[in-house]
Amino acid sequence: MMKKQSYKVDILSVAKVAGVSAATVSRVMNHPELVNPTTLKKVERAIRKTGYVRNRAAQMIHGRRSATLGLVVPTVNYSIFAELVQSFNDTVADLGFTLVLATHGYDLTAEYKVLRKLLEHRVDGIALVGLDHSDDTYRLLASQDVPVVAAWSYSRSSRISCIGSDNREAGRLAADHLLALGHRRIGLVFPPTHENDRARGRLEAVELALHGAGIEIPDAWRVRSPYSVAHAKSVCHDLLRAHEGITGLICGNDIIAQGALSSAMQLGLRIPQDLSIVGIGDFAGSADMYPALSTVQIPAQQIGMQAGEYLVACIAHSDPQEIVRQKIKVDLKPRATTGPAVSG
Amino acid sequence: MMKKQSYKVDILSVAKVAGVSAATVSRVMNHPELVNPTTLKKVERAIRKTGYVRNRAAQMIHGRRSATLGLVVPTVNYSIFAELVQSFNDTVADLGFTLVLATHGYDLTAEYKVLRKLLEHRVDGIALVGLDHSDDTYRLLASQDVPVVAAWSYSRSSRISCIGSDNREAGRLAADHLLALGHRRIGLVFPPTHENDRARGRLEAVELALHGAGIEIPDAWRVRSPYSVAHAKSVCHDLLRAHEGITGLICGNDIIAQGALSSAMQLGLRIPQDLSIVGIGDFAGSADMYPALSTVQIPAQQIGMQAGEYLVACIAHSDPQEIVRQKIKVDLKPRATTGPAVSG
DNA sequence: AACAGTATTGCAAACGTTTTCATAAAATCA
DNA sequence: TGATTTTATGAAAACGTTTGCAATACTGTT
Repeated sequence: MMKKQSYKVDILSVAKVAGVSAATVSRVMNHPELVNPTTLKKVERAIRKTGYVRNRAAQMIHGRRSATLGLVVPTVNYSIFAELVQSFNDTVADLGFTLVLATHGYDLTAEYKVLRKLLEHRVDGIALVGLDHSDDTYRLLASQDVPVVAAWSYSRSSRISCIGSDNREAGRLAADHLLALGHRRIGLVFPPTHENDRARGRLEAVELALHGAGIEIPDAWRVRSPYSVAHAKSVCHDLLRAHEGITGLICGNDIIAQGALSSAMQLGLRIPQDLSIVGIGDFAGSADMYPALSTVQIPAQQIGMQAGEYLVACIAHSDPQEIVRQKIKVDLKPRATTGPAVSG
Repeated sequence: MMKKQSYKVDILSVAKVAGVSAATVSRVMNHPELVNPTTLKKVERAIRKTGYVRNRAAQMIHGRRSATLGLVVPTVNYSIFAELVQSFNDTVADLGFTLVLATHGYDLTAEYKVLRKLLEHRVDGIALVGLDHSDDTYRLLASQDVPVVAAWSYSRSSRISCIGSDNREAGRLAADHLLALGHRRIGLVFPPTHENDRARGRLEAVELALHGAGIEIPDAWRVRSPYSVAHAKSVCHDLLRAHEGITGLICGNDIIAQGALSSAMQLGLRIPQDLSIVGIGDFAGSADMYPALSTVQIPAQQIGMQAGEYLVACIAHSDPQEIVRQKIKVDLKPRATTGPAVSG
């Protein structure tokens, strides 16, 4: 019954078909309680007949909300931010919002550009990952009065609202875990910390904890790897081959840990007897790997949900934007990849 | 230099600051070659000073494109569609489009609803996953004249354009691989195939191949698992415990295979000596697991890229929408989780 | 100096909605 | 029955852009 040739079906064509005015059609869609049941039926039939789909752009131009929310993540590769994206999306979709997604590949200049695009589309709110952003970005956000939240990271002095975990605490937990198990010869596998407050916070805290325990790590035991299983596997392979004394590995996140684990097993190391590995993140699947990955949980799902709820609440109240800072608890999940150090 | 209190900075306020008309400001943004260099500078300064961000909704209402593309995937959990989303996004972002993402959790009724939302936002093109969609969905797509592509699946008789792989072929490759290695006692771990043409095609082809080899599989060896590592691990655990004769497992995708692998190792089975496992998908990370997962590659990255390019091309040409069907080659990746069957 | 041609700009209409206001019809009440 | 309230509807203005057309200001030519 739907028109095949619906070149341009707007509210007016529907009105014509239904024999009413455009205003009435609009009311049917937005305030159905105001229109006579008989007319309502008539109009609804016309809507179905014409295949009318309402034009958000046109209604947005009237000062209405766009009903979209922007989410900017570094990447959607692997499952690093998968749970965050999914739970954020589920949360806001239930509340009537559509997700506009952008990625920047850990490049804050790129982030600024995609942010601008989101603002051009007049998203009703914005969620970013972390607290490292360019000055341009912060300025832009300050100049627009759109609700913003930094997900994933927590800092009590953030310039914008944040809902996330304390990455330093996460790093400390990971380090303390290995220390408590008696490890003293520990390798560090982290991504570049430039423009990445999550990685930086974790690494700094790890170094601090190790230092506090009187441990000095040779530079050769600190290696870089981007968040890629293959890359991490390769650098860990080299590291473990060259420095057999290492009994523990602290990884920047679970993806790196996964690569580390893979390389270790390939080298014939027994986990955790010969080598302990701890990750950070507790991504989907980490608990069900074999051996199950010891890691520090960052409750991505909860963060995504709360970030979504926060933005929607801001929008609903048109609040005078008070900065909110919410710390989501991190939690050590000791599993099968860590065990007592055997004295070397 | 940016206004803090930018209540409503529209093209007119910029015009006022620059001392020109709104038309000129518009031209600066859209056809800078038409405006006098001096004026251009003046206007650009005013834009910066006011912190103006152009309103896509308002320009869209003029028949211009929204510069957004809709992507509907079942889920963003795990890395199932991660590569697809990422490469689609990268491709279209480079071409000036912003991604509007929606998920439906493998529920085609939900899919229809999110699709409507995307159309309300007047996305310039739409990419869906697979070819199973509700009649409502197909009708809606036919009634709007927006470019559409079904990514991931290929069928020579699809109702809409498709760019993807032949899932039957993928299933056949997986089955033939185990058969060639001499396996005859094979377990099948697949998700529900209702409303999921990818899973259905794979499973049907697997059953056909096994049947063709004269193998009858007891019903107890066919188990269901959603695409979740934890769930797959649990059902595989039960399956492998109850039926020790099984020498090979064909999994609906790599996520299930990951769970299967984990459960098998936990049970102390040697891979591949005691049990061979083959997945489908070759997700990011599958090659770098330990042991490396044997699987059938579905080139997600290529699919995402080509789907993006196809949509953008449609939009650019405003073509009379000829249906395009592109088959992306699947490829068996025999790795470490499969080996010759030992006669039981 | 008059003219034609070109470059630059502004005016105003248009896009598809929502919403205020006014009006007409119906229902209620005395 | 007439007055009053309630309900249902339409006309038109408004939103922030883009763009066709007209107007003006230059340029160069004779």
